[in-house]
Order: sequence, then C-alpha cells, then structure tokens
Amino acid sequence: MATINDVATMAGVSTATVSRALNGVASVDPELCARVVSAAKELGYQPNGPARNLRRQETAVLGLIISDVANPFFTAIARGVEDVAQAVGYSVVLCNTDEDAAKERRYLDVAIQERVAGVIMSPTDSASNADVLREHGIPVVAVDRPLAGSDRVLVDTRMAAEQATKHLLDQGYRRIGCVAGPSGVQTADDRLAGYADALVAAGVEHEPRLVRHAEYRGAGAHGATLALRQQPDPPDALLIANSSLAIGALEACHELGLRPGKDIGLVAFDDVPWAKLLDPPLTVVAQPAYDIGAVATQLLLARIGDNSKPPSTTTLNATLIERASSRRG
Amino acid sequence: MATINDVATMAGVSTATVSRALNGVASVDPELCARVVSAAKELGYQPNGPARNLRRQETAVLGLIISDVANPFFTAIARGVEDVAQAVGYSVVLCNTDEDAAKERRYLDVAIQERVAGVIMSPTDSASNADVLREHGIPVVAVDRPLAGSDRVLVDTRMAAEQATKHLLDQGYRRIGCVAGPSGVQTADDRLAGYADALVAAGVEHEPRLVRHAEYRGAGAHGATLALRQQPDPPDALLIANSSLAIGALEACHELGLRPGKDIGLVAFDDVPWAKLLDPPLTVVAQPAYDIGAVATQLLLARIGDNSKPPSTTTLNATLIERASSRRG
DNA sequence: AGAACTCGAGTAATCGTTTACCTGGACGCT
DNA sequence: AGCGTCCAGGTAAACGATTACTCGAGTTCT
Repeated sequence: MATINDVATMAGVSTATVSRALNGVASVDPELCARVVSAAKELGYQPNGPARNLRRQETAVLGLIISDVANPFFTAIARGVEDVAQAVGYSVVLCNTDEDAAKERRYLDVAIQERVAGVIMSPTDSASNADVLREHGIPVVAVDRPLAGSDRVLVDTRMAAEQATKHLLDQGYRRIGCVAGPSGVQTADDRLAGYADALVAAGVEHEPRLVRHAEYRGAGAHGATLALRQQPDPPDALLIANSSLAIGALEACHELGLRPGKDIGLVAFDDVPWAKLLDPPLTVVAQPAYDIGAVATQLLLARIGDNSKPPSTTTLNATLIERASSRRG
Repeated sequence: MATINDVATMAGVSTATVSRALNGVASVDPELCARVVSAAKELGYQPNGPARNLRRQETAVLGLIISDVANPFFTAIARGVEDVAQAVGYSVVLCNTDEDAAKERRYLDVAIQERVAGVIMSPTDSASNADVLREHGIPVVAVDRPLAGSDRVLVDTRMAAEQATKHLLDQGYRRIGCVAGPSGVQTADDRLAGYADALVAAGVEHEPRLVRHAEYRGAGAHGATLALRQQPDPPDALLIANSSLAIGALEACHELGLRPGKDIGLVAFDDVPWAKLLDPPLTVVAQPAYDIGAVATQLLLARIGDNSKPPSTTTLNATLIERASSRRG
C-alpha cells in the first residue's frame, strides 16, 4: 500500500510538503501542490488512518452505542446522528448492545482504545459503565435515557404517557392497564409514572395488578397482555411502552378476539411505518427520534470543542397521533 | 491518558514486558505479570488503538456497509455479522449508504484509511466502487447483491419470486402484477425475472404494463400501486419486492378499498414482525437475513486469513410463508 | 571448572503520519 | 551594499505501541 513517502518520491518533494499539500495548507506552491495531488492519485494513495490518528492524538470518529438496532426508534436516532456528523466530516461507528451491560462495557472499552472523539449512547442501566469514558476525557451525550454528569437529550416521556392515558380516559375507557418496559430502565419507569399521573388526576384508582412489565425486546408482551386480560375485571384499554411490546400485545389481542378501539383501547409508544396499516390503525406516541440524534450530535460536537460547560438537558416533546385503536366505538 | 510507559514505570519493568504481559505472552514471570496487571488496572490503562494498529499493520475491525439501516432485512444481517465477529474478537463498524453511490464511495475510503481488516457490503450499483478495496488488498464479501470478483452470499431470490408468483397463480389469481424495485438493482431485476418465469411456465401472458418500478426506500410504491390499479383490466394480485414497498402498496390498497386476499392477492418480500398483525396477515417471502450476515462474516474471516482462493458464491434459500393476504376467499 | 545453551527481560528500531524547527534565498529598507 | 524579515519547503522528532535483537544470568553437559 502506497505511503506518503512514495508520493513524496514520485512528486520529487519531501513528505512534509506532501502532507501540507494534501491537508490544504495555504502556503504550498500551487505547482508543487498539483504535482503532489497527481502523484497521490496515480499511486492510489490513501493516508494511513492509524498513523494520522496516533500523531494527531485525535480521531474524527464518533461512537454511537444503542441498545437495539432492530428498533426503528434507535435506527431513526442513528440517521439523525449520521447526517449531522457526516456534514462536518465525522464518521459514525454504530454499536449494538442488545440491552446487555457487559456488551456495552466491551464497546466502551473499544471506544476508548480507538480514541473516538466522543460517544452518544442510550445507557442500558446505571451510570457506572459510562464513568470510564469521562475518566479518559471522552465527551458523552446520553440519548433517550439520562446519564449522570453528561449532556442528555430526552423526550418528555412521562408527560407523553400521561397525555396518552388521559386520551384513553377521555375516550371513555375506565380500567386502563399498562404493558410497561423493564423496571429499572428510566424510560419504562417514566412512562409508568406518567400513566399513574393521569389516573390520579382523573381520580381513578391506580391498581398495580393492571400493570405488567416485559423486556423491551422480545416476546414478553404477549404473555403480559394475556395475563392482564385473564384476571377478573380485566383492563379495557392498554398503554404499551414501545413498538416491540406492541407487536406482542397486538398478537395477544388478536388471539383473544379483542378488537382494538372496540373491545379494547390501545395506545403504543413509537410511530412505526406500519401503525397506520393495521386494522384499525394504531394510535401512537410519536417520538422525535431523528431530532434526538441530530441534537445529541450537535451537543457532542460542541463538547468536543469545549468540554468545560456544565452538563445540559434537552427535552423534546412527543406527540400523540390519534388513530382508531383508541377511539371508542 | 495513561500510556504503556506509565504502566512500565509504575510496575518497575520495561515497556516490552508490559506489552508481553498484557498480550499474554507465556514466557513472562507470573510475579512480574501480576505487577503489570495491577499497575495497568490502577492507572486505568487502555492501550492506544491507533498506535497498536500502526505498529501491527492490521486492525480487528470489520466494515459493514449496507444500503438502508431502516430496513429490517439489513439490520438482521447486521446482527448476524456482529455475533460472528464479536465471538472472535472483531469489532464491526456499521455504515449506511442510503442507496447513494457517493456516500458508499466515501465510506469505502474511510474503510481503507482506517485499514479495516475486511468489508461486508451490499453494493449499491456496479462493481466499480468496490474495486478500490481490492486495489488496496482489503478482502470484501458482498451480501444480497453480487459483486464481480468477490465472495458473495446471496438468496435465490429469482426462484423465490417464481414460487411466490406460482403460489398466486395456484390460488386462482390470473392478472398478476408486480411492484418491483428500481431496475438496475440486481435483486429487483432478479425478482422481476422470477415473476416472469412463473408466468411463462403457467402459459400466462406477461404484460409489461402490470409492472411498476419504485425506489426500495420511500413512498414510490404507493403511487405505483395506484397507477397499476387505475388502468383497464387492472391486476388482481401483486408481488411486492420488499417490505418498504409493501407499506406503500398496502396503503394504496386500503385507500382503494381493496381487501387483500379477497379483492387482491398480495405477497411481499421480507418477513417483518408486523406482517402477521395485518388483517388479513400478509403472505411473505422470508429471507434468511441473519444467516446471510453470519455466513458472510465467516467467509470474510476466512479470507482475511488467506485471500488466495477464487471467489465463492453461497446461495441461501428463501421460504414462502403463506398467510391470508394471498388466499383467495 | 569451563563451554555451550537456554531463557527471561531490557534496548531500541519500527510503523506512517504531522508538525516544530531550521535553512537558505528573495526582498525591502536604510 | 549590508542587514533584517519573511516565508516556502526540508529535516527530523514526536505519537505509543510491538517486537527483533541483545545481553546477562542460570543451567547443563563434558
């Protein structure tokens, strides 16, 4: 593979001049510059990234660590991150933790070893794992879930859950249940809290037995929904904490012969492209995922420039998209 | 940030010994080794990746370049890639080209500069872009779409399309249309060819006006479906070339008041988790996406070890999952 | 006992860049 | 003319690991 030396020899200049010419230092003679460029082209020269990064003591790479690549919410974040990063010449390395703290830890180590310029992550659990980044001076921005001591870009998910629950109450549903995410995950807890807020505000009793937890990924929601309905006085409506859970819940409703909007009111988090294809179409809480990624990246880039400011919190709003699954009738 | 020198000083040994101890060279005195390990831990030492890669002239990173992160087919491939890579200590860098050859080109340059050990990609168009990798001696495996001169892991998509079309014919549909991907994309052309094969085999006339092309991503399928149905003698069934197209097509059918399985037979490529939630559930061609990723990674790893063998082609089979959207009733 | 050998651990070269520093020629000023 | 300034471009020192080579001590064999 051609090195800067080969280019220098071919162009008849020193390696310093090659480096300067290719990096656009103004003071190089245009004629030399042209010779360098043509030599580089002829040799198919591509600078050695590791060598450059070693010398510069910095990289133009951002780490993006998310908990589930199969979840459209996170891939939408990824596009937001990528578009903003790309525009200023940064590359993005996407890592998938599967909600597994050990995997997350491994990727954080990789991020440190590769000396990425910064990390955007949706932390799986506590803050502990991410501390290691700060110890090494790598800026972090948390998305979707808060992380102590770093910038965060969040959605006012508690408020959104409250609105969604209120919407169900307004539609005349009375025994509202919740298919919640795993307790301990901040977004899951917040959504549950918002759900409870709405019940309290409406003077409706909050019965714990109308709530079931399930893993965000996987098939737990199916069983949770069956269990909710198989008790006496079952819920007549459900708030479902994300789109994976919605799949399981909808399957269960179908098996039980429950028609959404008629026999049971449904609202789920995350506006997925197929929500409106269902019969009836699914009412959802649309989170601004792309914007979360874009804003987080802007914050991260700012912090890469200057890491002295205190951590900030940006909260974006979710919007309820009413469709027929929550309309009584 | 702590360097190997700091660790050496603290442990009272040379950097060579630190390197050997941390990399598990057998001949280091266990006691020294322990001192090194504890010093490294105390300092929070993480080896400098760029420096290591520079010296070793190799990296443990694979590039995965796909054309659409929002497409579950590709994210499933990504998981297959990651699981296999992870198991042997490689990291995976995921890049998203949005079917944009320029973006693809940029990422290939990044891959070369970072000296990744190998690349797995779904090429956007011609082979031209990927040649640059081979010029630099970087092994490539193509997935989903063929690439001249490199290993490929493909699906027998033509055969699958033929089976799907035959299935529609068997169900009694006669005027079968196709919502195809962009012509020029190999999978799109193959699926169209398979569709034609089935028609020929059944002695049904193949009418070009029953075929419309649309971009794989985006809303083109909606218009294509409307156009197909707004002609005299419209198709009574549709073969749809991927899940994004299916969304547009289903919307159009809904607007036209066409009931899948009743007024119009539908089969779409890619088994998405929501296919069975539709009413009626959607008949799909399930592609073994995870396996594609896993197999491709094994091939790539083998080639990183020995790049002398001639390119191989692995073809996996897709399976038709019959649901109600294609059952005449 | 002395030579040959083994082996663990240190010394220093090396990977390919970038860049601080140096050099020498051109130019301007007195 | 002589001196100072400026600046393009070359020389060489980093960056932080790995590893070929070297060295010295300990072991074995004659």
